Order: sequence, then C-alpha cells, then structure tokens
Amino acid sequence: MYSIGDLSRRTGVKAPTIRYYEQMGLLEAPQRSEGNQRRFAKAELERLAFIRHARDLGLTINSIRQLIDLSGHADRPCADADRIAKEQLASVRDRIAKLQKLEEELERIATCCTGETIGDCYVIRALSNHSLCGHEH
Amino acid sequence: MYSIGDLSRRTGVKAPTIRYYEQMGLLEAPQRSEGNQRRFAKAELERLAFIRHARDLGLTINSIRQLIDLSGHADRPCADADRIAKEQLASVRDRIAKLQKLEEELERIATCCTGETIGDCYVIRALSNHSLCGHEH
DNA sequence: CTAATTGCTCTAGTGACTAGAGGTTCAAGA
DNA sequence: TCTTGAACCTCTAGTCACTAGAGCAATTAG
Repeated sequence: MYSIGDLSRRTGVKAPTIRYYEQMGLLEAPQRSEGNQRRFAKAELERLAFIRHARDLGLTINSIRQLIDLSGHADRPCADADRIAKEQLASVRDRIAKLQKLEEELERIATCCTGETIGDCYVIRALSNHSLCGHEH
Repeated sequence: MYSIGDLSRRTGVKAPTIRYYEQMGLLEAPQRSEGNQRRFAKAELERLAFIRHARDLGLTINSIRQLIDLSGHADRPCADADRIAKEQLASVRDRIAKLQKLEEELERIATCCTGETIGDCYVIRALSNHSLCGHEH
C-alpha cells in the first residue's frame, strides 16, 4: 500500500494532481487509512502511469477516461481506441504545421531588426503592418 | 467612428474579445455614444490589428502589453522588443521539437495496432506499458 | 412607431492543473 | 509514552485567454 506521497515519488505526478485525477474519475477512490488518508494498491500505481503516459502524449482527460472505460472490456473491438489515437495524431500534426509557419515568420521578424531604437525597430513595425508578413495568416 | 460590431467585422475579432482586451489594458477605453456604446477611432482599429497579429504569433497578453508600452516610446532602444520576439521564437521551436517526438510515438502506436479486440489492441498496450515506447519521455 | 438587431454589464464556465488556508494524522526519535 | 515535524486532509480560489448566457438598454431599418 502506498501513501499519496509514495505514489507521487514513484510516478512523478504531484499529490494535488493525483487527487484531481481521482476527482475527475480517472482513478477510482482508493482505500483509506483509519485516519482517512489515501492508501493506494499496485493497480492504482499502474493506472496512474497509464494516465501520465497518455497526458504526456497530449490526450485530454476525456479521451483518457474513454480509453480507461475501453480497457475494462477486453472482448470489445478496439476500433474506438484506434480512432482516439489517430485523432490525436492528426491534431499533433496540425499543431506542428501551424507552429512551423509561426517559426518562419518569427524568425524573419526577430532576426531582421537592425534598428537601434523603437522608432525603426523591425519587430514593432512587423507587428503593426501585416503586409510585411511573408504569407497571409 | 466604428461600433464594436464594425470593428469586429473588420478585424475578425469577436466583440466580447474586444471588450476583454480593453479590460486587460491592451486597448484604451474608447469614446462612448450618448447611449454608452463604444465608438472606436481608426487608431484603435490599427491597434487591434496589432494585437490580433501578435496573438496569432502566440505572444501572451502580457508580452503584447509590453510591446505596446514600448511602441509608445519611439526614441528608446529596441532591445526589449527584440528580446520578446526572440524568446517567443525559442519557445515556438521548443514546442515544435516536443510535438515532433509525440508525433513519432503516436504514429507508431496508432499504426501498429493489428489486433481486433481491446484485449490485444496495441494502443491500449502501448499506453499501459512504457517499455514499448521508442524513446524515453 | 415598431420590431429586429446590436449593444451594455455582470457572472460563470472552459481545461488541467496549482497555490494556499486551516486543520488532522502519521512515523520516528527521546 | 510523548512529542515534534513532516505529510496528509478538504475546500476555495487563481491561472490563461477567452466564451456563453442572463437580463436589460440603445440603435437602426422599414
């Protein structure tokens, strides 16, 4: 049995976050000590690692809840789990593409400033004047 | 003079968001009609375009406030504006790198599932078992 | 003049936590 | 056994950049 602090050290998830996951229904309410402190079994440690892994991959609490529900039904088709992973992949790719456009533009803005004062600072001018942009956005 | 709706249509920024920017001190409190409705001058339209542009580039409200303050002092050195742009660029690059790692891993997870049921679904197994990951994270 | 549209303020909700207050329990050393 | 200090408890509120809705007032087109 682990206290919340043990669990926190083993998973790298802070104690308030563990309580938050419980509140959100990702972790089941654990057993309690006589003095009302949480006592987690190994299964909870594993589930927390699952949650942390999924969060690191950018999945939302809601998606994770769905996956946990799914994982309780080993006999069902896994199309839903596949769909969640594929949607997440698509969204990550989308975000990368958008950030790369920003990178391009910021690079131009941040490296082209040869002025000395705000009056002729390229950063300020580029932000004021959309037509200085390399492409529309 | 533009009403808040005019401004919204011209800039693509929703009216509540415009009020929010005013509340956050990015836009100065505009003139008002006799009936207390906002009436914006052209300068405010331009500033709103500046704000929108900076937001699209991922700058925070705080950074934008700093840039606006700077832009009011045309005689000062522009090192601060440069710094803000460069910091933003660094943060964008950082996010891209992290997302690309996620992309890799999600790709592996989402395309490797050949199971038919949850019981042997690679998505679920990969999330449960960190050692299936291509690299640490 | 009336009806439809647009505007106003204020409050609360989003997601995924984080921080703090104010109190209780636990584990280890004396 | 007692005491002390760390860890734990619940509850509320704050973060960021908006967004939604209630309930009312002003404006504009016909």
